[in-house]
Parts: sequence; C-alpha cells; structure tokens
Amino acid sequence: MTARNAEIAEAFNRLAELLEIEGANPFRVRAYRNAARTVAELPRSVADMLAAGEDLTALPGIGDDLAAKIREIVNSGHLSLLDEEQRKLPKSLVELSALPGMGPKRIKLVHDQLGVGSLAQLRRAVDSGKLAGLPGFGPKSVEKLGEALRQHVAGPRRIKLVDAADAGEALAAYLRQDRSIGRVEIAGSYRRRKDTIGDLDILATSPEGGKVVQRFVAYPEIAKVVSKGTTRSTVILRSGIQVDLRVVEEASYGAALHYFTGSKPHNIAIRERGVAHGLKINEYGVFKGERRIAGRTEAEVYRAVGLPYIEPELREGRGEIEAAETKRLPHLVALADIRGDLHAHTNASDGRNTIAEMAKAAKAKGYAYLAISDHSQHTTIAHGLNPRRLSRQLAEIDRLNDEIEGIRILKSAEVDILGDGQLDLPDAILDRLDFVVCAVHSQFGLAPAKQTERIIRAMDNRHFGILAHPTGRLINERPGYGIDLERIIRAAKERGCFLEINAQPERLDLDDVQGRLAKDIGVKLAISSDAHSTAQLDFLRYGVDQARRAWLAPEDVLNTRPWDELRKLLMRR
DNA sequence: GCCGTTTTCGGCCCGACTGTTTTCAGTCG
Repeated sequence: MTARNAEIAEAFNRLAELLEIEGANPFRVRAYRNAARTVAELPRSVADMLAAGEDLTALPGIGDDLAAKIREIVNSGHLSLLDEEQRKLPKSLVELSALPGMGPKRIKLVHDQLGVGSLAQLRRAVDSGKLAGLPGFGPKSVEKLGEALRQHVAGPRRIKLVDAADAGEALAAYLRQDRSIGRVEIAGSYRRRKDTIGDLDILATSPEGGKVVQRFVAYPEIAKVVSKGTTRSTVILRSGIQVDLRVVEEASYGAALHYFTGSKPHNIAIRERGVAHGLKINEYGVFKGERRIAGRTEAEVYRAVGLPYIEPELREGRGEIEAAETKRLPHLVALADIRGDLHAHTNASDGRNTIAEMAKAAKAKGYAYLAISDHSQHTTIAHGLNPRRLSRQLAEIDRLNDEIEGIRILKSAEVDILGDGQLDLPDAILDRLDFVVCAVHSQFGLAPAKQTERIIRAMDNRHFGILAHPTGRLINERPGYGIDLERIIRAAKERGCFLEINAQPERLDLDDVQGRLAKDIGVKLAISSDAHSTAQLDFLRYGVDQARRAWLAPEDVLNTRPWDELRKLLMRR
C-alpha cells in the first residue's frame, strides 16, 4: 500500500463515520467503508493506475461515483464532500467511535444535546454529571464510559500473532480440560493467521452453553468480565487481550466456525450468496425455510452455496469467492512443504547458538538444508563478519558438512546494502558462498525514490540473491522504510533476484498483500526464519502463514525445492 | 453508493447481550 492509498482510505473512512453519525443510508456508509478497504489493501498506487489510464471501476466496490472521488483526491488532495461534512460536524467527533459503547446514535445524541465534539469534551460531560441526564445513559453506561475514557489514553494496539498464540492456546487448553466441552477452536483473525489480531474469538461446542460460559469466566487470567450470557461471553485478560467466547451445539459447529472465523466481508459475501440461493445462513446452520440443510462442517456450508472449501487464510474478501467459483483457488503452501531454511544466524554474529547446534536443530525438524547467513561487517552492533572471519566460518562449515550427516549446511551471509547500493563484502569472498542474502540495516530515512534506487543498484551486483525483510517494518514499532515495492519486485524479476518473507513474528515482511503482489508479478519468495537461536527456527511457521495469506502455492516458494533444484535458481554468475 | 443465477431498480447478513426499558434500541462482532 502506498501513502497515497492510505490517505484515500482514511478520507473514505472518516466520511463513512460522519455520514453514519448523521444517520445516512447505512448501505451508503458501507459502500464507503468497502471502498476504503479495497484501496487500503491494494498493493499498487491508485494514483499510478489513474496516470496509466486504468479504469478504477473495475475494482470491487468502486463505481463511477467513488472512482470520481478518488480522482478528486489524487488531483486536488481534497475530497469536497468530506470538507463539507467536516464543516457540519467537528472533525474530532469520529474519535468518539473508538470508545466501546459509543456508536453513531449515541455520538449524535451527545453532540446534539451537549455539544460534545471530542474526547476531551466527552470527558468533561462525564465528570460534570451532564451526561447522566441524557436519555439512554443510565448510571452503568456513564460509569463504563468513564472507565473507557481513562483506558483510552494508552490507545488500542493490535496484538502480534505470536502473542495471541501464547494467550489463546493456553486458554483453549484450559477449556479443553473440561470433558463436558466438545470442541474448542480459536477462530477469528487468529485462525485466518493475520499478522496481528484485535481480539481472540473462541468457539466451543456443548449442549449446555451456560456451563461453558461459567468455566470460561472462572479462568484465572481474567481481569474483567465484560459480558456473559448463555451462549456467549466477553472477557479481558490481565494481558489486556479481549477474548470472545461463543458456544453452540455440535450440529452447528461448522456454521459457527465459519461465522466466527470471518472475515466480515467474506461472511457477508457468503450470506448474500445464500440469499441468492434462497437460503438463510447464520451461526447455527444453513436454512431452507425452517429446515437446517447444512452446518455440521464448514465444507457443508460452502457446498450449500455451490462452492468448494475455502481455506481460512484466503477468507478476506480479496477475490477468493470468485476464484472458488471458477475453480482457480490456489493449492496453498504448507509447513510440511518446506525443505530447508535460507536465513539463520549463529553466535558468530548476533545469534545464540553454534553452527553445529543450528544444523542439528534444523535436521531434527526434517530439513534437508540450512543456510548460515550471519551479518556482515557494517552491522557492527550485531558483531558482523569481515572477510577474514567469514572465510574461517566457511572452512568450519566444510568441516561440519563432513561431520554431520543428513543435512547440508549452506554457505551464506546477510550482507548489508550500503547507502550507495554497494554490498558490504567484496566479490572475492561472496564468490565462495552458495548464495547471498542482502538487507538494508541503515539509513532508513532516505527518500523513497533514493531508497528504491539503492536497493535496485544492489541487485545489479551478480551476487545478490535474496532481499531480506524487504520493507523493514517492525510491527507496532515502526513502518517500513519508504520504498516503491512494485518497482523493486519488477527489478528483481528482471535480474533473477528473489525476495524474502521474513518469519520473525515482529517482522512478517513481506506481508500478505505484498507477497501476493510478488506472486502476481512472477517473483518467487523465500520463507525464512531469520532464526537467532535453535528455538527460533520454529518461527518459520509464521512465515508460512503469511505466504498462505498471499495465495502462495509450493511452486511459488523457493525453499520447497530440493537444494539441487534451488541452486540453479539462485545461480546468476 | 454498489451491483445483477429474480435485477439497470430495489435490494443490500444476521443474531446476542446490555442497559434502560416496560417491549426495545443501540452496539458489537
């Protein structure tokens, strides 16, 4: 996604928010939200598409009107309708929708009745007791809102998938200890393996929902029970993670799992499809009139609307339903397809383990090869290797390859791309490696055009093999350095270079949308753990997750191949 | 505002929980 796209999506989302507060047609509001999502997830810049004379109405959810509005933003930097709305209602009003319990109706009410137009003003209305006089705001509502305002200061953060896994699997295990509970599955964006999740959604089956809810709210790690009924409950864990539980009967398991896995756009599309088939789909099943005709498994639900099973990672409303209709769903890469790891560190640079320990751990995972790719000299903070030290490491790898059976240790290095696009190690030593991983570790602030040039210039070096963590983003910490990723991918294609999906949980770089862009352009990707210890080799799984979300099949991934085949792909000299 | 396996007009997914209500609106997922 480019900055321009983000700006357009932001404008549409703001507009949707304001229109909703005004009580506009909810479907019109939805149209703006859908369009915002479409634009935000587009890997290409809509400005470029316009410049190339492409028809934006070909994009899903973009019609003549919204295409014209995009054009207006691109050309003028403004959206007149948004400006107009913001004259009617204060800009800061949309901040209120971040508070739980504050929907459009209540926002409009506090604005019209009390003149509240911002979080600060709402806080004053709560503190002064004015809010309590409003219809619909009883003592509990006011108290909850006060609490929400106090907590809001910290701001909501998305939870990294790896952290969600720790919290969610422990809670699921706790529920599974109760033998009266049938199945326990973590659904939601966790099951879709999104790089970050907003909250955890847990589905359980039981004929007695109330009992499951009782056990759920008794979980020791709970800080606060937000709601609890006989079929659902919401709690906040001590870690701050919100968990929603939903209980259904076994016969509804598939329908409920489908519903609770989402995504929302995917579910809406499937339900609309159901309506077209004369069916009603909800979390209890697929119904023809009063009769349930499907719902025990997810496959049944899809079959009922004439579709093959769609993997959770694809359920983002990004064309998966159309692909399923035309039998063009990809056969997704799986962890079991991975034959080796192409990016790992040792204690020679900033890793924890020796080459031998790393190799044995990789062998234990069933890998056929493991590349040792320690940092190069420029990354002093990670104790990067100079030619002399790397040369010694290569000799040791030769020795270990003779000694350790059943795995091949590949000679590599994570070589810095210097500010001018030169590689940080001389050709003489790079010649002796099996392949070279290249990465940017400095000067993140270069202007996008320069940063892009820098990387492409590095690719001109015949030793350049795989671009590691291509955008440099760190989840929740920093955005990527500004680059024109599409240009870089095209440059890689021309030169026979590759890009990486870095599986470190705080990186996941390339992400799903970017990975799909690479696939569409025709550049294969490495899925690499970038492990800094033997335990971190397991991170590769998170890379596979993102690859699946990027629609990648085994043939799109470098390290699904045996080394003999891979070697030919990586060879450029 | 979008869009077409009933369609170029008239639809647009569906249900649970809470709080403040005397039967339901608002919010959320």
